[in-house]
Amino acid sequence: MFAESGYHGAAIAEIAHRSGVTPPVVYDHFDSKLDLYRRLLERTRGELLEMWAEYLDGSAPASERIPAAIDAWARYVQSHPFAPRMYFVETTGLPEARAMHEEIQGQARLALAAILGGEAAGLATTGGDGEPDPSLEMAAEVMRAGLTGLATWWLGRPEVSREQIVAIALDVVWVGLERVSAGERWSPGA
Amino acid sequence: MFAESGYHGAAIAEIAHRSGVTPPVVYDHFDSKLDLYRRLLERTRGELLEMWAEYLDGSAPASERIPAAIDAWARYVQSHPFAPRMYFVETTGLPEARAMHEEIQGQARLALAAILGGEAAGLATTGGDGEPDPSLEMAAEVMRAGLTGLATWWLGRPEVSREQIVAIALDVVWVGLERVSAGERWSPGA
DNA sequence: AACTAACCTAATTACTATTAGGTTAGCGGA
DNA sequence: TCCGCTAACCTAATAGTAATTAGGTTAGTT
Repeated sequence: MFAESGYHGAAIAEIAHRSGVTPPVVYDHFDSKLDLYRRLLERTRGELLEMWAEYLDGSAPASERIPAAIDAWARYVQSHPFAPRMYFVETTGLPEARAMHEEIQGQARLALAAILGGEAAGLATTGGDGEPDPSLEMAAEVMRAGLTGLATWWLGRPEVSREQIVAIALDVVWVGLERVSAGERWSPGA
Repeated sequence: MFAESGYHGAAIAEIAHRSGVTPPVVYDHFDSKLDLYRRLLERTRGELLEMWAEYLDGSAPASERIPAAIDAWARYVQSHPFAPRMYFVETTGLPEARAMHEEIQGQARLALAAILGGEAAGLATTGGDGEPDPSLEMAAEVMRAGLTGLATWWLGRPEVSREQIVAIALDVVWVGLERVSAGERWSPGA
């Protein structure tokens, strides 16, 4: 319901109704609407991290690990169609909810930047453990937002196969990698 | 304020206050909050269309027109920092507001798909005037969402120059073109 | 028999869009 | 000069919505 209608649009009364109970029961289980929202986000985050853990630091070469990770992501989206909207997109609820989303999006961006930086043979990384190179971060953000948009678009076109989605998504990642590898030309100070 | 706080988060009382008036004055000028919202969206749409008209159907080659259009887009974002959030992103307000955004995003996606299809020497287009090829549409959606994400990210990093943003954005467009036609790249430095 | 989990109906509270009704100031015409 | 007319503004309701809580019932469990 949060994915369908946004934070404000999802009313406790209707959440309770669709669960077959009344509002006070919701409050027997959650401190507040925001608490419910936070727990849903955290559950999703946990599932995604658990799912990706095996792909992201395995010993297989990137040419196998990355397609496997993308495919796992597409499977997750397929089996959790609310996730792209609620987990990846929403940024307009309460200030607290927005802060959670900005944190999540930032984590995703940094993870992608680390992957790009690591896979790109060490090019264009500055600090090592701190802030990534801005151009890496920009490339990562384009990837993140692009993949999120693709997943959201997919919701409205369920007839599109997962293979097609994965193919496009992989192109985004490959070209991103290629771009970073070739990319000193737009590094700051160059 | 809609960009800052979302549709629900922007209260008429505060909108009026920041304008130096009281709520009834807002209703002297707009039928409702939704009407105000719609007019803001339509103004932005008009400005963008007017701005792009000269680039999109000119006679210059794509290698000049597309960078010029992207640069114009970046200038618009720079001078209207609220635009990426309110115009391109928000999807969680009232159902009517969501419908407006979905329409706008759909128009942008179709426009990008048409550009990709047209510039890609006619490859992969099916109908001509109706629905584009799904793979074209997917590539367009990745571009649209990626550019939107990049613009939104830029809001938090105003120290990044427009040139850097344009360079990345151009590569994104190149990704789409590459994907569709494997055409020759015209990114800077090539 | 005490305890707890799960559930209910019926307030309560707070917020916020919207409107009612009225005041003031400028302005064109009789 | 005086008279409507209108634009822009105000204070003070109104009204609907929605989160949250008060207080209590029932059924199972130790």
